[in-house]
Amino acid sequence: MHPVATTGSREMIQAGITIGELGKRTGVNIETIRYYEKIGLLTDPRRTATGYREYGEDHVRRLRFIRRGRDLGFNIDAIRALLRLAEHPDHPCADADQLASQHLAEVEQRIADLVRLRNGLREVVNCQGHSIAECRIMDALCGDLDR
Amino acid sequence: MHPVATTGSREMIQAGITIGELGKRTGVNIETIRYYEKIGLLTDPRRTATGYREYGEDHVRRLRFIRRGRDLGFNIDAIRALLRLAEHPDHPCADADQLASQHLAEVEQRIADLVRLRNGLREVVNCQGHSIAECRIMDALCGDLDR
DNA sequence: TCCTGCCCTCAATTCCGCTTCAAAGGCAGG
DNA sequence: CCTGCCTTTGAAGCGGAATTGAGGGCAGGA
Repeated sequence: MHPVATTGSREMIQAGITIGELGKRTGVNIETIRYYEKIGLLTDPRRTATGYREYGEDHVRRLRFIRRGRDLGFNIDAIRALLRLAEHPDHPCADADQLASQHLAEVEQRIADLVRLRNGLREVVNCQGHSIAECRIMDALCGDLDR
Repeated sequence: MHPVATTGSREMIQAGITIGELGKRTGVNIETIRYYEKIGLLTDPRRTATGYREYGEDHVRRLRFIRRGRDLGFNIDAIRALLRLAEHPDHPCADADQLASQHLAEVEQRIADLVRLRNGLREVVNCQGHSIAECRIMDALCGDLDR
């Protein structure tokens, strides 16, 4: 046992972080943390003699990773995949790039579609007095096969 | 009633489209079509003598509209409202204008959110690193994930 | 006639990503 | 010791949008 931590070591034995503290540090709800543990997204932490979860800096990092991924719109499975990638730093990053690129493409497509819809709505809103026979909302939303 | 269709008229009486065909044409699951009917999103179609649903081109258009709306992330209620707008392209004033403005604001907000998301992802993709260890995606997600 | 592949209704169930609940026990300050 | 907030568990609930299952009926071709 190391009563005093070696600076920078991942083996540092430090005062365990409680779940509440972890939540505050990462901005993740306590219940969500327990949920992530249950679904195996977060590794099970050590426990104190009385059963309290004790987290370390590695958990803080992992949970921040998860949270950022969620913020970027990745679903749980995608985050699992990204975490697996992150666990193999020697592995080429093409896979990670592929995952993110695909997600980016989806987001860009969605933006393009929404911009079309927005334009249609703007025309409806800016009613200049004459009717819009070919409704742009329809154009934007019916979008035959073009995309 | 028009026994013979006028070209281009949406009043065309044509051989009814079956639900399966409608599903194929719109990319919407048969069960989902029946569900949309149940919740009043899709008007009830005529029926054959034996109770089969018979759809026309107007249903195809409406269902495509719904589908695109769902793809864009609108919930059922929003789509209901958009359908009402689309049904009165010649009457954009007063109530419709209010509804359209509201949707416009929502759509603009959604676009803004997605653009931020996109920018986040753009910073991350096309990583030139050779391994996960040097990968920008991972940098973005974990900062310093070492396990 | 039979077979295959549609179609019908209606209720129950799934999915995702949490969130809430209930009942119990722990810990620190005063 | 009391108070009050912390933590524990498993299970249930939620919202929205479907999807599935059971138990049939219909169409049309070989």
